Amino acid sequence: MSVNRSSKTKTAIIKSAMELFAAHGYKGTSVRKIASKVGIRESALYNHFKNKEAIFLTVCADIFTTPFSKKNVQEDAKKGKKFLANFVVQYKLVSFDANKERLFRIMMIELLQDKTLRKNFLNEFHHHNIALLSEAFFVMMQSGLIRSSDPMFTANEFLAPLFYYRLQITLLRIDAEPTTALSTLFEKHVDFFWESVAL
Amino acid sequence: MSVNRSSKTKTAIIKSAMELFAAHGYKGTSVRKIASKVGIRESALYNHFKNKEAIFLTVCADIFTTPFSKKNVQEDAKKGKKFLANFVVQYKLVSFDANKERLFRIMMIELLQDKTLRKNFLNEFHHHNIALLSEAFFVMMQSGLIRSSDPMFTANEFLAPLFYYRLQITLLRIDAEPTTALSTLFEKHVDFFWESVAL
DNA sequence: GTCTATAATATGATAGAC
DNA sequence: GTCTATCATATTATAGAC
Repeated sequence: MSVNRSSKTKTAIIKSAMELFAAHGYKGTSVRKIASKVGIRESALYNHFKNKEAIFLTVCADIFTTPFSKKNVQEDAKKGKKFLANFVVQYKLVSFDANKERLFRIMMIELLQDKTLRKNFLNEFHHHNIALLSEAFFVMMQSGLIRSSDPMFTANEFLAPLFYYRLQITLLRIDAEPTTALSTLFEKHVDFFWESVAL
Repeated sequence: MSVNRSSKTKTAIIKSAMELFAAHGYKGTSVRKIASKVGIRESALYNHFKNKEAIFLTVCADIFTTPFSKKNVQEDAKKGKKFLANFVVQYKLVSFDANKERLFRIMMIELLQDKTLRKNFLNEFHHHNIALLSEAFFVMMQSGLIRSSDPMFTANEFLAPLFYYRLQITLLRIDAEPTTALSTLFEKHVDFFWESVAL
């Protein structure tokens, strides 16, 4: 129902555009090339989108959608290491999801060129996760699960390696190189981190 | 001596080009804009560089120059935490160096679009540091300074936050926002990390 | 070494027939 | 909704005068 005949082309445009933006960035992707990849003429493309930027914004719509919700953090955090392991499982799934990976690539390319994207990255991507993890670590400290320290700093130290590993996975996958060695780093990170903070 | 009248313009071109590439990437920077920023015409620019790519490559020449040498690692690593603190001081200096920052921005923009840059990043930027740190951690384990584990994994866990903090500093500085809060993370990272690995 | 002039091509976007 | 045709502009790059 949501994809009728009229929006079929629109969906195809979004798909092709996303691949091109992920590979060559916004400036490196021309409307011509998008249309060509879809199999239509540029002019036909303008029946579905006002302009190039509108295509880009539609492609990027879900770029900061996150599986990490603050719901039940107060309760879940009491599980300690289990909570962290679960967080990392989600993070890993996102890292290896083909669609999320394309959006991640676009984000990384445009992050340093687009102020709005940069603001959203810091808010939705970084601060959101830091706030969630800070709250969790605070609970763990109060519950005597981990040694007391600055919860926000602890959150940073926990999150940073995940991002770095994700970036490396992304880089390797662009060139279709194996990522098996990196795959295990996520679980090892939880073990290593827990050993260093647990009481 | 190294900057005579003839290479003065060339130096100005490199400087202007670096700023533009750092702000708008390779595709977002036109030869016109570089020339305009220098104060000459595009055609004059071609007296100093064969083409746009040659300008870019010259700008990027020192992009992977690193202050971290493997020299004396075997000896220095025996200092334990002091070695790590010193490594981080160097890393922090690089992170806040204006010129290095511009090159870092260019690197991050092009990393996902340029295969050669990607390869060099993984080799010169990542593997180089991981190899150096792995060697150091191996020595520390042998010397009984830290608990035994996989030295390469330990190196990853130590390096990853530094990169993440550097990226954030870079993002904030683009918008001229304060980085004082981030500045202290480097030292706190050393303390936190050492506490978690020390015997 | 810089300028003006110019060329060839690519790009974002629109008008109007079908 | 797609096509052909067209446009204005931007782009990389070269030729030749000074």
